[in-house]
Amino acid sequence: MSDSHRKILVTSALPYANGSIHLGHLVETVQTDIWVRFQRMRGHQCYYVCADDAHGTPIMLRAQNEGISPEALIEHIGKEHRADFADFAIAFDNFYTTHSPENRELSETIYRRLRDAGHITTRTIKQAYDPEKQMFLPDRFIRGTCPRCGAEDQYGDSCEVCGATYSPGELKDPVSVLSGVRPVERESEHYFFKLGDFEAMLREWLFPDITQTRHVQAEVANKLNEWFAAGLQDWDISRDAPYFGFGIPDAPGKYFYVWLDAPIGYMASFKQLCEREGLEFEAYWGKDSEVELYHFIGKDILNFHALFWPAMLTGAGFRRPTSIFTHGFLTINGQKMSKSRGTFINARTYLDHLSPEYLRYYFAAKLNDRVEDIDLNLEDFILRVNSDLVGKVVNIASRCAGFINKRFGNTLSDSLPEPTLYQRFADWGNQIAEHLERRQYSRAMRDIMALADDANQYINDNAPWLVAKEKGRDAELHGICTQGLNLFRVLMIYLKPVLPVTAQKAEAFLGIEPLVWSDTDTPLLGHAVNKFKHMLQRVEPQQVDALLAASKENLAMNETEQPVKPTSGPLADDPIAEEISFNDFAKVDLRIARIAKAEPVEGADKLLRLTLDLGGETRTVFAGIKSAYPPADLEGRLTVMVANLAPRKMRFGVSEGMVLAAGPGGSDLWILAPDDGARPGMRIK
RNA sequence: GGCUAUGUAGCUCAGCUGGUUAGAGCACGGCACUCAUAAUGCCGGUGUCGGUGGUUCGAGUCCACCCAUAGCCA
Repeated sequence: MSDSHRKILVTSALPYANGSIHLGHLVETVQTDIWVRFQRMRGHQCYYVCADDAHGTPIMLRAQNEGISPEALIEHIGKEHRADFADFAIAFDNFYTTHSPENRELSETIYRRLRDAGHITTRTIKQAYDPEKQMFLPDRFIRGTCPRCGAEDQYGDSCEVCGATYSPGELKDPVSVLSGVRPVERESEHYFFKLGDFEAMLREWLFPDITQTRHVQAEVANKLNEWFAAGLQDWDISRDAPYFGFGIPDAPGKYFYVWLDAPIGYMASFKQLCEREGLEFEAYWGKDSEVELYHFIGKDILNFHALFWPAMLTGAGFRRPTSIFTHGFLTINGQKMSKSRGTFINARTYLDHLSPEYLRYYFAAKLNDRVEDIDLNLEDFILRVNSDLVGKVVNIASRCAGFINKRFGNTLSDSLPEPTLYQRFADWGNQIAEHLERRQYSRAMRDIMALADDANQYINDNAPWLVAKEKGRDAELHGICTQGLNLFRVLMIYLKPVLPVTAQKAEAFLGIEPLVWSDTDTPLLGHAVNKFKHMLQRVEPQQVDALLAASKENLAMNETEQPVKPTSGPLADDPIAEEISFNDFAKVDLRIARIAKAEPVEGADKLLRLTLDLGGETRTVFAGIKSAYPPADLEGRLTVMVANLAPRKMRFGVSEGMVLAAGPGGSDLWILAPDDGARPGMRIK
């Protein structure tokens, strides 16, 4: 990589124009933005483009539901997305939409070139069709019973209970999510991209020998290897009307599948930038372009970017990306973001409560160049931001500024008392830059914080507050504080890609031009600074609590919009509980039990003491079903019990489990009974 | 189900090609200091390195299997 003056084009994955930006999106845009800002500070030319992904069935249907055109919907969402990113200080050069004239033209061009080179084929396929809605159904819009494990209400392509994948045709009792009717199978001609034509190119590109540069991370290549092992198949790139997207040239009623034109949206967004700023599109995307091109993406969309996309580009005579940088997902407090826990946090909700700088730093402190997931632990978030940013970094300026303001007329001294210490700080720049370049942000942040510790130690060792009290030591005091502020300035240079807003405040305080990386070369001396103002407030736990509460409220608002809620009946009185995983369920050990004995409990109005036979073991269980069942009716019956419930001491003895019953209570209670053939001790699963 | 990853102190994470008593920050305890947004400095304890087997003179590091978590399966 020639380092003198690089030309770089960077993208983040396109957010779907069907919902709001949330913290998961921001892991990626923050990661990309830090990298872009870093490159610019190093003096390289680095453009950063993105767009909304505006096509596809979900957007078409949502617009229908809202009674507006898809164009109006994506326009509205686009505005919201732009504002969210802008407020997180994401420094896009252009943020566009895939529903643009540029994208239509480029998509058609690429398609025509692929077709003319023989890389497109057609085939008639059978697909589920909703006869009432009169449209073909994507797999996600069909639900039914899993053909393997029998779990009900599963998606048309995979079962969330047993993990099986299958085609919608295999689903038992399939139902269209849109109309509730059973889909029929219907034939349709589809257009396919012959991915296999590019096998040799892709193999070489993805699995280069050690002398060549890697285009994807090692673990990504491992993962993609699977596709070659299975044999590259044709990729279905067409969808039938009605569809919101671009029509396929010379193919009436056929549209490009949203994933065909989405990555082309990177090009289209850049094209708009070219037109605005007079850049030469071909120099960036032409076959022999030497500009560096990087796509930052999440691990879920790897195949589109690392297989289909380079193949499409190659087949259409464009350049391939230099590298694809894949990152993991965001969990919050160790778990998937959850609407009911209030951890499905939208960008806007976050901004209403907290500064974006906190989150940018926290992500930076955790991000690396691997595909690992990162966790936002909210308790850790508060401690870390307060300790690192406020307690360590900003504090350095705060400790020195007062003396400079009060004693030296806001002017720094003409020399440093410890030039070697300053030089050591400046020398770390190479190491930190290398970490940032390689996207090992967590290492960079660790190094920076270690330096911040050193700076605080320097101030402690030199105790300016003592020197200030002694007559005739003004020059010494002046030097110590100037040294401290210069160390702070170096740290702000290193942190500026991560904390652009704080860096700006530091620049305002120091009275200097925007910092660039090479500013570490020379310390700031004999220079007039401004009065010190706080650059960053501490995070208060209450702010985080409020954020979670607000996220829950958002959920409540969304739920009331859904008309399907029952207004009477059991579900209205007692709504279905929060979703659990299969593993949660598997923890409950349910067993068939024979009620060997049922007897009233002296002194208890509602309880029966049941002696349960588990086929080898007996349990005593107290059940509150006296008003519904005379004991004699129960003896000999089979029922269902929770066998691994922790024993519970009651006034009348220890209850070693629980029998299952339904109903509101009183005499309206019905215990469960298994079908004929079940025997005591059998597990229910 | 297959595949790719991940699982190390209370929390968040480092541990390169296997090699002496497993590290950092935060949290916690003690001391010092008061310039600073109660911030800072010094000292201190803390771990069957997810589990079970195996390879090896030696394994957190390699192999097998198992468990848990995440994503993908055109």
